[in-house]
Amino acid sequence: MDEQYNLSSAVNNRFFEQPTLELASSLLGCILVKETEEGTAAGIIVETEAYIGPMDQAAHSYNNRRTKRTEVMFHQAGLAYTYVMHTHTLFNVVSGEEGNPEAVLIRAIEPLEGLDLMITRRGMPASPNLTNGPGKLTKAMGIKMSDYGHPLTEKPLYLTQGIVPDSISAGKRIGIDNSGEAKDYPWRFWITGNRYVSRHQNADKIILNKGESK
DNA sequence: TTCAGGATGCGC
DNA sequence: CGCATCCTGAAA
Repeated sequence: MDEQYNLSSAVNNRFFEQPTLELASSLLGCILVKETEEGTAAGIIVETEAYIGPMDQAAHSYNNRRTKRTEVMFHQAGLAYTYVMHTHTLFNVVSGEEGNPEAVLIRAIEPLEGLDLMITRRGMPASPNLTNGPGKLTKAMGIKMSDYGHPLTEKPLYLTQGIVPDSISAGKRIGIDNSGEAKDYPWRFWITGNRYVSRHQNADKIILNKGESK
């Protein structure tokens, strides 16, 4: 089977061990890959949000709440944290040191490979609508609850090096209006101007790429 | 803009 | 049990 992506270019555990806010912006431009019997789907991460455990009222792990659902957030960085909200599966990358329940929500990707597969899974023609939201991209990629706890350095669900964004924007997170003052933290990151970003908002801050490679 | 869908966790 | 939720698609 000939594959465009493989583990030799996968990101390593060191990458995941960055502080959560840095990881959330570093993940922009990385390639998310899911291999299944139906084929391989891959896309560039273009939007993320950081959730920082104990002090973050918007996080499931607020106040160190440790349940069957949040358990994996307490484990090592680089594992998959999936959960179901209403009818949708959402996908997060566990971050932070072991014992610190932190994670980065992947909110949007730009399709790179397996577009036909994504179209079939989503039941709609090609458009940004395929993957421009956290519940949409998991359906397009075939990410499910069975991926809970999977190490993202290994098949069938993994991350590889991708592009370095020219510009990253930061702003308030989406959909957490009931989370006290945490709702205003600028912990949402997106590739400036990318058309797969889930929704438009003015950036609190724009970070221009300094030119280092990944 | 509003609203239901219907998994999951948590408080009563 | 009842209620809220890191969402989405359809209806109005």
